[in-house]
Amino acid sequence: MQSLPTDSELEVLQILWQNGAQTVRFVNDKQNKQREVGYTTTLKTMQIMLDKGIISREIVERSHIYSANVNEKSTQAELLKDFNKNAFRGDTALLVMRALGEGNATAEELAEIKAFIERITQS
Amino acid sequence: MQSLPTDSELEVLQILWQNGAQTVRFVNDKQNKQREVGYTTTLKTMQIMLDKGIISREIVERSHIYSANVNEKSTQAELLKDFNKNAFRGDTALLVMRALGEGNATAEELAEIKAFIERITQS
DNA sequence: AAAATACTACGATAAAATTCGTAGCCAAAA
DNA sequence: TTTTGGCTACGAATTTTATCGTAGTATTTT
Repeated sequence: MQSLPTDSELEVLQILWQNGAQTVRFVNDKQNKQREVGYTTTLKTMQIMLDKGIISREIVERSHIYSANVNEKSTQAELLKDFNKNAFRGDTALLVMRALGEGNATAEELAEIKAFIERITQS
Repeated sequence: MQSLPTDSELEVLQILWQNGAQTVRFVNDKQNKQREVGYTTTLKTMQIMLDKGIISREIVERSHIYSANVNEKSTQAELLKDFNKNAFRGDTALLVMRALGEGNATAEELAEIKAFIERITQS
């Protein structure tokens, strides 16, 4: 059974999803563009993820390269399902309207989503 | 500064939002319809929430009645913003499409959301 | 070969969240 | 008035998450 990633783990996953397999150093550097994080902090998090099987690693030219074992789309879908249950009692339509309301989305985004709805209601 | 409720706290808030001001006993009973939770567990959570100012209480006929100090809509909006940042790198349109895709929404919900988008793009 | 450099491993600590046991209080029942 | 039932207060233990210090190992440089 695969449990959901924690926030720190998700931060690492985002970086791996965006940049492909990378070293701890690379991930840590990326994180430090947003906030200060010690190298060993990132390392430890990634070792825990390795333990859990969320990521795997391979040694290339004496350096450890880590890659995500979980897919971005399905992970997001699971996180979303969980969040929807906790915060919106499972009411997807309410969640979506909250997400789009109060100027949270640009006109382009709204148009994109409308097109998306039209597309999936066709079939 | 009001911080976001934890998962346990959110569970309590949901019950108060749905049912109005209630006793610890009431909240605990509701929780036990979903999963087993000790009475003192619920009590402790609610006392912490009281400390934090998330809820407040009033003594009526010798029993303690707790009510939510935070509004459902704005709390959901804050939770959503945070979640969107962590799980979707702030990409609201992506979040919404994930929420609606893969048969997560019924035809009625999709229609409702489409109408909602049309409504807010008017003004 | 010694020193410097650049990693990873491991263990410890800290902080936050979750859970519950025990004790105490008060009012109603016996 | 003693007992019982139902509730709250308080403190503690546990678990989970997050963070980092120190030590070890290997490679490159001198």
